[in-house]
Amino acid sequence: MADDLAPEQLRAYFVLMESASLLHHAVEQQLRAEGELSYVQFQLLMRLAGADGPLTMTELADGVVYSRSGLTHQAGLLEKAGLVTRGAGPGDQRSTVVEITDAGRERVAKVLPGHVEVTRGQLFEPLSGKDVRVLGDIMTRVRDHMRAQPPRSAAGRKRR
Amino acid sequence: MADDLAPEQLRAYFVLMESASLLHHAVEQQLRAEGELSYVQFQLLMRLAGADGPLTMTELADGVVYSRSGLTHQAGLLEKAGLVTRGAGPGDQRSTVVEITDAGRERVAKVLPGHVEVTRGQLFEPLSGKDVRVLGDIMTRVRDHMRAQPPRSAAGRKRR
DNA sequence: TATTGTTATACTCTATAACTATA
DNA sequence: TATAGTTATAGAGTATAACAATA
Repeated sequence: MADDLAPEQLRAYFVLMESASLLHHAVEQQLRAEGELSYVQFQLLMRLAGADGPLTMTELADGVVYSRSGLTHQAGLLEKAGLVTRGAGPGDQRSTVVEITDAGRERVAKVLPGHVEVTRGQLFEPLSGKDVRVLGDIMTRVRDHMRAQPPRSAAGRKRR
Repeated sequence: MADDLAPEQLRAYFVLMESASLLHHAVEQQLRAEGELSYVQFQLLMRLAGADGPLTMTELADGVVYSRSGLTHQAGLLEKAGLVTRGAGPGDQRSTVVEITDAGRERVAKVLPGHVEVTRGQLFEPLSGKDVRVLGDIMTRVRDHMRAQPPRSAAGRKRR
């Protein structure tokens, strides 16, 4: 239970953060330039496009956005752009269901080739097939672990 | 040269972005709560703390920030908080050199234990030593590749 | 009472363009 | 002319708290 990280850990942490930042930046630029979308908006559209039917706001938020109001805001922007619709849910009357429109699917289709090109050129080019599998495996474990963790606010960790 | 990614690639890409986002969020919360720092500010302080002496704005910006004005702004905030100083460079008279103060080092020291705790709890707990080495190796290659890439603006990639 | 979602609001971050000063 | 950095400013993203409506 040393109080600091091993050098390999520190190195892995920083390089992960840095490369993720670079990738995020590259991807944001492409989405903005070719489709006037942020990555968050792209994620929301991808989720809706992949879902069988409409999703509730809560289902949609999961893992993409960290506050309710943030999602309300983004969904409002997507709705104003005609890419999604919002309506009353069939079951629980409190819920709002969000559905992707044809224009939304078209926007995804418009943006996707360039997106694939960027991710391939930036992320995958220096990686072998094995690297990709290993990376996917490792990050899947990390993600599942993080999501299983208690919300982990700063409380309870304070020492002074 | 298929126009889409292999399923493993798509999966690796999305899970990388998602886990990086979760990690970034957790880390921002810790830094903000315990040290009133953003991750960018933390990175800048860490660089300055690790450097032998002062760094120029340009050296400091590298890989952390994507616009000159962004760095000017962040450096201004750090200076106002007393964590760094800015002065005229010794050689090139156009340059500004930035140096960390004692208060800046104290702030880093104050924040670091909690930071280590968060990264260990969120990122490293589900990973073996080998995983960490492999992850560091893969992401290092990705980072080096991205940094070697031409700035890669949206121009030249447009199809329609 | 707890949960779903929205609203109002304020704050931070980032980026673009115009500008100064030095090389 | 090109480079280092700042300023002004505008836009986007995000979060908190108060709120309404339903469970």
